[in-house]
Amino acid sequence: MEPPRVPRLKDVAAAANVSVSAASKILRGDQSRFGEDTCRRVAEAAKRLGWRRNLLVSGIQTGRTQTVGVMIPPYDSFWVNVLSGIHRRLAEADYLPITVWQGDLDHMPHFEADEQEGVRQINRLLDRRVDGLIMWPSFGLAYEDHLADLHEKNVPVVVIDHSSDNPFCDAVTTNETQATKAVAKHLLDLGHRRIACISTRESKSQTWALERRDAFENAVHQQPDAQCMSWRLNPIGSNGVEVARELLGSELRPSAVFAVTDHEAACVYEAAASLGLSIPADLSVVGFADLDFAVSMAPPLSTVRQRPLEIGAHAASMVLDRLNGPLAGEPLGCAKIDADLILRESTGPARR
Amino acid sequence: MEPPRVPRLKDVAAAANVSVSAASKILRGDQSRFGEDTCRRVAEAAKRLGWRRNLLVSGIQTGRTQTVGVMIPPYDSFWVNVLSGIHRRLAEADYLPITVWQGDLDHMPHFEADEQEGVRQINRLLDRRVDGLIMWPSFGLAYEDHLADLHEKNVPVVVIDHSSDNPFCDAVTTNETQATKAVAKHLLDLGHRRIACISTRESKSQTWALERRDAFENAVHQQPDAQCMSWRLNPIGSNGVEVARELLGSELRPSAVFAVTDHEAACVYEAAASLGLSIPADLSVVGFADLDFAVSMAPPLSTVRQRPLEIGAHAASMVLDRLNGPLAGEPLGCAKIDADLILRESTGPARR
DNA sequence: ACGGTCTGTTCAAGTAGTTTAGCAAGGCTG
DNA sequence: CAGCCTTGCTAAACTACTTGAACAGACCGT
Repeated sequence: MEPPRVPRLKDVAAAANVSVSAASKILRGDQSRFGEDTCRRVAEAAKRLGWRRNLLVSGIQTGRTQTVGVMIPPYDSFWVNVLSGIHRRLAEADYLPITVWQGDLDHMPHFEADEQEGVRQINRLLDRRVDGLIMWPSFGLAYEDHLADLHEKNVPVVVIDHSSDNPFCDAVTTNETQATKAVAKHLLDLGHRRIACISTRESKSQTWALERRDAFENAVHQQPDAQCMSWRLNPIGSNGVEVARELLGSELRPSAVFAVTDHEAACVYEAAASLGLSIPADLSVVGFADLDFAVSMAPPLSTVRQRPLEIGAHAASMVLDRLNGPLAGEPLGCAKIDADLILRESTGPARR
Repeated sequence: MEPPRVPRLKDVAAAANVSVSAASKILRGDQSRFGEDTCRRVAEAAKRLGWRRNLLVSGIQTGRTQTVGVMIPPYDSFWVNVLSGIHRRLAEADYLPITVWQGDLDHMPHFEADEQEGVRQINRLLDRRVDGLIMWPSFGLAYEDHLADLHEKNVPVVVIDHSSDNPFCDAVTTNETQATKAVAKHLLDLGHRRIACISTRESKSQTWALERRDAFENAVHQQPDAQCMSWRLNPIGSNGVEVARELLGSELRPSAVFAVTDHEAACVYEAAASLGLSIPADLSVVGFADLDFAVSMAPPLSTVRQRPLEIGAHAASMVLDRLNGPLAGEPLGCAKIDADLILRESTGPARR
């Protein structure tokens, strides 16, 4: 019925009474070769008609869409904040993230189980010619071979929270070493010498658990007269409380426990309660993650808070830098973002 | 250095030894004019080279990018789940949402304050030629005039959780009437006859508050011998506890309170505690929203849980339907999604 | 031998814009 | 007054792909 609703460049050119190519150049900012009056006329016509450059066209011409694919599920507030960081940083550069999600706040997706769906997701992004990709660890693992593909197609990929030795993508993770060192220092400063670390099952998608335990053990051993015992959750079943009870009931009961996650810390709380141990008088506990429930535990849990906004922002910066300039030819790397030890009421001086 | 990393259609055509236009037609599924063998050859070549149609090109040709702009901040778990619903529904139709965020889990953005930034956001989406738009209420309010623009450009817009009388967009909201009716029925069934409703300040960006209170009053008045008193928070300051204490200390103290939001319910809890009233023995309380803290209140709060996933999915369906088919010429509308009353321990039978 | 069908080709134009090369008019210099 | 440069602009080719028209060779039946 009506003529095209969205104004085209040629409409602007016609309105300003110049050729299309002149209008194109002027609107790109190449004013040098044109008269002042012409430039004004074109700019005004564009504004009056509400013309906007079609980025799809720029996309097919330059091969850049100013767009980054993001594959991160909104699993918990940590990841939501990572997304916020990504959005913020990309917006500054006038880029836009395109997110694919699966699952929701209650259900973590398992792409290992449904590889087809994951490939479909990646392709939805690639079909729109995203300039780069940011992924969460599970993807990074499940699609290692696809990553090689992307690398070859010159699409930079950044994986968050999973340092891999895979040579096809950059990574950004929490600085586990710095964070656990801070935990160890805090406990040692309080006088604790018999310290335990309770870890998860350390499956291969939880490289951070291993890393945390390792770094923590090392940090404790810096102190000559301190000892560190490590326990892991059962490989099958989730009976964290059982493991914690075993730990606390052992001959040489530790006076402090570092839990690799707040979840495990909660198990320690429960085990301590069932054994009549009071926190922090008999036992100091430190968690990791500062999950929602950490503040409202009794007593409030001292824990490590990561910096999801910063992590997201850094991941975004990495793909932008690979894309234009700074990191162009550089070897792939892994950025470590510091975390903060939040002291609450679950730690106290060691009894002597 | 090397030839283009991403395979072009002409590469596929060359590999299969056919013309570009033949390859194009065959890969679009127009097999009628071609031999079985040729079709197989082309399909195989495309697969081998990893060719994928460039959606940017389809976008400029058809005017459809299979993409929907979403302007919703990750303010709390409700909105995150709305986003999940949108993602899910769009993915089914092979569409992708492009989200613009501002603020994060802790900081709600105020676009009323910074209109420039909001316009920039909309333009970032429009420049990428999104087929439709889904917005949260604040946007809908702040940019009413821009909505007219979009309407004229034939870009369908759906606003969530804000029923407006503005004639340029569809809306989907929680069915406040059904939900509050359920609350009223529950309280009346328990024998309560003197019931209060405590609302927010009912600013103009909180149309839902007004709607809830209205619908609730109506529902209570269905019962001839029941009375309903309504209180609102102070227009300035946020002293909800004060208001609640006034309410509970009044001559004719209600035996049940419906709070328009869990936040107000929390105020009622605090006021009740300070007056020595026990819940639910002396006072029944029902909230609205089922915010994170509702379960862990003492006693656990009975509240209304909305269906964010369904709301998101429905919003997505609406833009898809406007785009292709079902809703094409239809008048704009407002879909109401039912909510569920979650009974916990904050309500009990009325004393007689 | 002739028309018809099947299978494929090439050509051209379209999408919305960018970019390179080049042309014409005018002023300035030698 | 020719030669040259600058200014101001345009034509045409390019991006990746779609679509329609026209056409050509092989094979079929009559």
